[in-house]
Amino acid sequence: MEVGSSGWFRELSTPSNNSETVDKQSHLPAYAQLAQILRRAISRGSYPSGSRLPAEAALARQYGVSAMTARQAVGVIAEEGLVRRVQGSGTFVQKLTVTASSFDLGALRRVLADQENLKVRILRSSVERAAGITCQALGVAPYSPLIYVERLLLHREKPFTLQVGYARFEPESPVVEMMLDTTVLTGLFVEGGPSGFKKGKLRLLPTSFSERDAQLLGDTPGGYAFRLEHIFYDTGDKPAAYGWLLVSPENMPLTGRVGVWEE
Amino acid sequence: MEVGSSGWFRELSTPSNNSETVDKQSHLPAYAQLAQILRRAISRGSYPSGSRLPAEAALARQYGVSAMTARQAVGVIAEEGLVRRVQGSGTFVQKLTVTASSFDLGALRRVLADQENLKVRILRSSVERAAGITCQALGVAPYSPLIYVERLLLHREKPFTLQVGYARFEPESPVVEMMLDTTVLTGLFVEGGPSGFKKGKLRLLPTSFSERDAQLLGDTPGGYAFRLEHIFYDTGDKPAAYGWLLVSPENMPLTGRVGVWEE
DNA sequence: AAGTGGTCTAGACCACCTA
DNA sequence: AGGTGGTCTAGACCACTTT
Repeated sequence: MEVGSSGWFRELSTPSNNSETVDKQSHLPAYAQLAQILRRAISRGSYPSGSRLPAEAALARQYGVSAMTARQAVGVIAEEGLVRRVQGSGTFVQKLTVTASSFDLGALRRVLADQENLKVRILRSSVERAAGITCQALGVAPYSPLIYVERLLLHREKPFTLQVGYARFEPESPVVEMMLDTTVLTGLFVEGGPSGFKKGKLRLLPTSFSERDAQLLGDTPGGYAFRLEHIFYDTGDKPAAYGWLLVSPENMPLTGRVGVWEE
Repeated sequence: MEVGSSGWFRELSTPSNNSETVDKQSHLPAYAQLAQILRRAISRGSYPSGSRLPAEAALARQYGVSAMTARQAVGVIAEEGLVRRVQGSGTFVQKLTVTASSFDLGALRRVLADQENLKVRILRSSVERAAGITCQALGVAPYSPLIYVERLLLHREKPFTLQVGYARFEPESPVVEMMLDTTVLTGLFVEGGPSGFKKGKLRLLPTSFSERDAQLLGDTPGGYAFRLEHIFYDTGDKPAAYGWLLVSPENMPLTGRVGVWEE
C-alpha cells in the first residue's frame, strides 16, 4: 500500500529478490527456470495471492530473456493453476483453488500398459436383447440384438478389474470381432493397441462390489469401488460400444494437487 | 497401401484435401484454424492412427503460416491427446486412449462459485483428540487437540454437500479462525475467497451415505457417493487441515472425453 | 492513451532420432 | 547426415482493459 515515499533509503526499482537469475548455460530451458523462479517467488510471498505479476515484457527485461520465453514461463504456471491471465489487464496470482485440479487415470494406464504381466479371462459372452439403459446408450431399439462380453483382467496373476461391455450386433462391423478379441479392452487403454473407435465419453461413478464381483476380484463384498463407464463411437459417430470397468480405489487411486508445489 | 503408381493421372504432391486453408482475415486465430483442419483430417482418416503427421515446418509451408504458428496448432491437438510428439522423430496420430483423459471438478466449482445461492450451516464444532488417521494426516502426536468442524452446504436451499474437517489446534494460527468462519470452505474452492493455505493434496474415493448423511443431504441411505479428501498445507509446508467432502455423483458428475471431438 | 496479454513472423541453434 | 521436435530471439500488430 504505502509506497516508500518517506524512506531514508531508496527502494530498488525491482523490490523482488533478484539473486535468482536465468542461467543460459544450464541444460534446463530458460522458460522452465523462470517458471521455477516465479513459483518460488509466489511461495515466498513476494507476490501475494490476488496481486499482479510483473508484465511479461517486464519479466523478459528483468531476467534477460525474450518476451516469448517469458510468456512461455508464465504459461507453465498458468497451466498449473497458480496464476491466471486476464487479457488487457495482467496476470494475477490465484488463491489455492481446489477446482483447478483434475484427476487422471495414470495408475490405470500404467497397469494396462504392462502387457507382459496382463492376462484377460473372458467370463461370459453372449447375444442379448437391448433394453433400458443399453438402448439409450447405444441408440438402438428395444429387443435389438447386442453382443455382451464380460472379462476379468489379471495383473501379475492378481485380479485387477472386471469389465462389462455391450456392442451393437452388426456382423459386418469389425466391432464384433474386436469385442471378442481379448486384446480389445487393453487396446482401448494402451497406446499402440488396436482400437478402431473414433471417440469416446467417460463417466466415473462410485459403487460397491456385489458378492460375485468381490469373489472374482478377490475383494470384500460391499467394498466400495469405482465404476468407469464408457461409450465409444465408431467412425460414423454412432455409439458402437457401451460398458464399464469395475476397479477398487486401491488399484486406481485418483489423486490431485493444488497450489504451489515446488519439487 | 498401394500407392498410385499405375494411375492415369498424377497424384498431387500433397495427397490431403487442400481445400481447407487458413483464413488470415478470420477472427479465429490461425493456429486454432489449423488445429481444426488437422482434427478433421485425422477424423476423416487422412492421417490414420499410428501414422506420422507432416513435419511442423511442412505444415507451415503448406498452410502459409510461420513455423511457430504451425507448432502452436500441433500443440493444441497434442494437448487433447490426439497426437503425440516424439522429439527427433515426428508427431504421430494416437489411437483413442482412455487414459489420456482426466476428470475435472468443474461442476463442483460452478456450484461453489454461485455464492448468492449458497448457504453454510455448521452442524458441529468442537475440540477433539488426534488419533489414528488424523494423526497421520496432520502429522501430530496422538491426543493432540484438534479443531473439528462439520458443515452442511446448501445450494438454492437444497443440501449439496457435507464437509468434515480437522485442523491443528494452534490458537495463534489463523487456521482456527478460518475453520470456524463459515466462508472458509467456499474460500478453498472459489477463486477470490479467503484461503491462507499454500498447497493441498486431493484424493477421490467411492463411498456411500450413512443413514445420518443421507438424512442431512436428502438422499437415500446406502446411496453411493464421492468422498473428496483434502489435506491443506500452510505456508511452512506443515499439514494444517484435513477433511473431506461428501457429495453425490448427481451433484458432482465426473465426465471426460477421448478421441476426436470436432465441435 | 497507455499498458497488458494474445497472436504472429522469419529467422536461428540445439538435442534427438533414424538412416 | 539429414530430418524432426524443442527452445529462443527481436521484433510486430491486435484486442482488450484500465486510466
